[in-house]
Amino acid sequence: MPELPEVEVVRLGLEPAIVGATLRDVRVLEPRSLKRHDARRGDFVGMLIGRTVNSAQRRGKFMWFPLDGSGTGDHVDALVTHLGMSGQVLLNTRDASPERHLRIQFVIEPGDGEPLLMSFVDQRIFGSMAVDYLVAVGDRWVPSQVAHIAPDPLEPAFDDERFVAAIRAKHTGVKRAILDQTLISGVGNIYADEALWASKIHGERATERLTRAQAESLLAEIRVVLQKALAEGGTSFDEQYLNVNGESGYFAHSLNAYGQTGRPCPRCGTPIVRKSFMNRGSHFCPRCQRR
DNA sequence: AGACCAACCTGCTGGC
DNA sequence: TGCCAGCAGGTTGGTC
Repeated sequence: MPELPEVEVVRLGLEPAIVGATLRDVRVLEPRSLKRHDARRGDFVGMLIGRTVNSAQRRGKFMWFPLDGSGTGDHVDALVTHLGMSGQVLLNTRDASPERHLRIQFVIEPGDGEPLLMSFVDQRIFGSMAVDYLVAVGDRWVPSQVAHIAPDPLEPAFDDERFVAAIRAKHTGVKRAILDQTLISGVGNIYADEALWASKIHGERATERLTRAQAESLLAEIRVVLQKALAEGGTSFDEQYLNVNGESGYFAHSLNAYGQTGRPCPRCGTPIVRKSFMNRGSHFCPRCQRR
């Protein structure tokens, strides 16, 4: 579910509560939600109890919380979170009843104020949490399991020139390319369809046939749609995406292509088409977006 | 090396 | 009413 804007909404919501807070209790109700955790480095719960959170970071769809105190050896450890398709992180007071798909729950004690419950809720268990160590990549420290992905287009480290050259050097379809997190991170199925619509590019267009101007335009539209969605609190279709307070985002009202099958293209009126491709739905205007 | 797809999960909807 | 196919916002590991 959650793409960059949704993850950023969650990160922004967690930041004031969790930075400076100490993890006082951790309960793992669903061990499969730890699939990203490398148990050879230590027990997930044991590595977290008593640790204090230093900051709230994100790259693409990964979010992590560096911890103070010595990590394993010379490493700085972080609590890493990926929401997968249906993950949420919710903040509640301690008297709240457990959520339907509660997988991991923390009691966090802020520097000042009452302890809170931080709940990792995930229907499909594609998301997960882990304790991982930070490694230096370019100008940032990121968890080792995040080192392979590219910067996202909203961070300063993103290199526009490198992106334009790299996508044009690939031999694949444009939509595939922008969903490739090692080329550009943070874009998922919704915002891929929206950015392609905005830049009038068919998702199956060959990347090697993209002109430099088209690649630049596509990148610009990716940034626009991600920023606009972020400003509107992300995209919610149902209860599967909520912010830390359990509230929906509003960007679903602004979608031009994704999920708009049969509705008129806002630009030319031609009905939006849905086509199954790479095992997921792709939505586009057959008139504005030619192969 | 790079491209591609199956697998990992649960739950809801729509057609018969 | 019941059953089943199809679909859902993502990443990974393996094969070619």
